[in-house]
Amino acid sequence: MNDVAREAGVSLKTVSRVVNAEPGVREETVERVSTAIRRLRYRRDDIASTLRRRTTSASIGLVIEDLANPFYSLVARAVEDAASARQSVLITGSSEGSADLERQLIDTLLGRRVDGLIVVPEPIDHGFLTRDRDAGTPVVFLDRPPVGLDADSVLLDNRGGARAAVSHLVAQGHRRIGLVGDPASLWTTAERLSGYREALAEAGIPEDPDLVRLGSRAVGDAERSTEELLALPSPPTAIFAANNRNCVGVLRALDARRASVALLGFDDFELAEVLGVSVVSYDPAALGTLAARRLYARVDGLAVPAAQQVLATRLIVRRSSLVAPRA
Amino acid sequence: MNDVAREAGVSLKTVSRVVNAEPGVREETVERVSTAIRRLRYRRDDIASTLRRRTTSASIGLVIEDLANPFYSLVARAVEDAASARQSVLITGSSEGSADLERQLIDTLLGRRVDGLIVVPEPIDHGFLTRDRDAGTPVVFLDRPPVGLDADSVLLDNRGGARAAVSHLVAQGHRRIGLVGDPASLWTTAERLSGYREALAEAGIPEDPDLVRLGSRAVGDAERSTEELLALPSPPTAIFAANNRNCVGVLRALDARRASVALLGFDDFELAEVLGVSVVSYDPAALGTLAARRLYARVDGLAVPAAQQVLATRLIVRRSSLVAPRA
DNA sequence: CTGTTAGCGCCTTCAA
DNA sequence: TTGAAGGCGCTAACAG
Repeated sequence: MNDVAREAGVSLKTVSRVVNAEPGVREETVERVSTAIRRLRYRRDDIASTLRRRTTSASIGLVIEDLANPFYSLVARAVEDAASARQSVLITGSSEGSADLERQLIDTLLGRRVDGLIVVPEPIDHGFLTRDRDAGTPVVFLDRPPVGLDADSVLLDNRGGARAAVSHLVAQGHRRIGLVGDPASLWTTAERLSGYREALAEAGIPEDPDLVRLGSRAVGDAERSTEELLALPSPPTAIFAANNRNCVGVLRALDARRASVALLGFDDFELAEVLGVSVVSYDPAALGTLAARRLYARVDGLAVPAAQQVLATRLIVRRSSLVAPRA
Repeated sequence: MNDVAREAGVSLKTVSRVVNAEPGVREETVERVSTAIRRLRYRRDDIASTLRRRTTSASIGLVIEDLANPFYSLVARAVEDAASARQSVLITGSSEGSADLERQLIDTLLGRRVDGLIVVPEPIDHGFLTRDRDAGTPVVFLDRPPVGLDADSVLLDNRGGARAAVSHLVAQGHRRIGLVGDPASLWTTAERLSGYREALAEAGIPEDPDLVRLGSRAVGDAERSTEELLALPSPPTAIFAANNRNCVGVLRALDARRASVALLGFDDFELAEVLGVSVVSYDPAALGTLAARRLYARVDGLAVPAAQQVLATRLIVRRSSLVAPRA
């Protein structure tokens, strides 16, 4: 910037004004400075700029479980777009479902002065964020509500979606409906389990604990759980996969066994239509977009109380859930 | 940091030493400072740190086409892991296949002083990076080689993979083999087209231009191209989909028409096994890992000439390519 | 082993 | 409309 000032024969401050498009610089001077900037191929140092300003770093942070999971990459892309629209960048971090890693990531991001944070929280107390939040770094929780912190969140109607799904299976005549899902410690899993139970209760079907297989941490786990279900003395005639990872696992297991079992998954996915898999659908990108919108509203000073936004889901019936219960 | 220094009764510099785990501080002093840090919940300001150091910002940039595309999200996750292992963060940007956006993203990242850049380049001259590269910001190109810049790249054996794929289809008796792919301006597409042609030439099959449908920019485009192929007076009996997006499009079209056409896709995908889709396979994460490894080697001062690393592919034959040619 | 001084590149504040 | 001085929070370079 010094070089530019010298080249244009003006002061440092004038260059700064031009670079930031501040008003109050004569047209002719702007020209001269712009020319110098172009000639010298000058580019503002955002690090120095951020240090001085204290207000914005033109970056936001996103902490998710795994960027390679299509659900999260869709969310990340939506958040990236929102950031980009504000001339700002997105820093992502995958927590791998580890609370420690998550804290560490958040700490790193805060140390980089991100303007705000979108977090898919692990089931721990997030009170440690209070101070930074109060100091002006907004936090919006995505997919799961925060614990120990009063903050905005953008969630799905997990319970309603699961309930609709299982009710649909019941309507097809199924009475032994399996559930394959993540650890019950996750809020989403717990909610979807509740929906499953509500649907069963409504139909007067007693719950069989053998049919509920939670605890998946990877696709392979869901595959194994499904095999266990199929090996049961009286196996389920339908399976509800509580999310996209579990659905893939169930699909693999059913395919490998050529098992004729009805299937319904939570989370739509690209090839679900081709595969004919019925799903509880919603738009993952919308979650990201809503979270980012809320975050930026806070960045801009919105001071209303923290709120939950709940996104509705939609049951999409395809072939897989129309498999009739076997005698 | 000032507060910590006061609290611990030492100088600023000593706190800095402790924070950065520099040697040459008495154990007892470290203790005292650490305690003060914890009590005050102090966290180093990475922005200020980066400004002063000039050497590292503990961040790298990744410019890809679309973070929501599973191929890229797998790459991004691998790069993120590599960054994380170096206590550093990843800033991603999606160029959407726009050269302008790509330049803008690169500029933004450079302005943030990233330690290095991994770029999936649009087909334009990247000479504009020369200066920054020479000034010490390494750049590694991924998936496509650079033009106008002598820099490292990590690529796939696109031609060999495509050739093996098409040869396999030929071996099944197919002589009318369609190709559905991205715009020919992309290096990967051009290479895969070359492989397709080599395989045909080798089999003495003249190329029918009607069967080559390039130019897809989205899944829907590939779907339409496939429909056009199927509507041809003498349609192909097999289709080679030149990447994952195109493969999804072809799958959709074939499914909708219940067309019995052999299919083979470049890029493996999660449900390919369940769907029985034959593919040219490789590990997208390996691309990211190799690129990141090379980038960090450069960050660490590696001064050998720029090189290309080419990853091999592997043909995985499943059901879809074993469909016999129709009379 | 510890501290002092200077300055990274920019923007805020204030003055001209 | 422009400029000069000061300082953001930290670390390099040099003392002690």
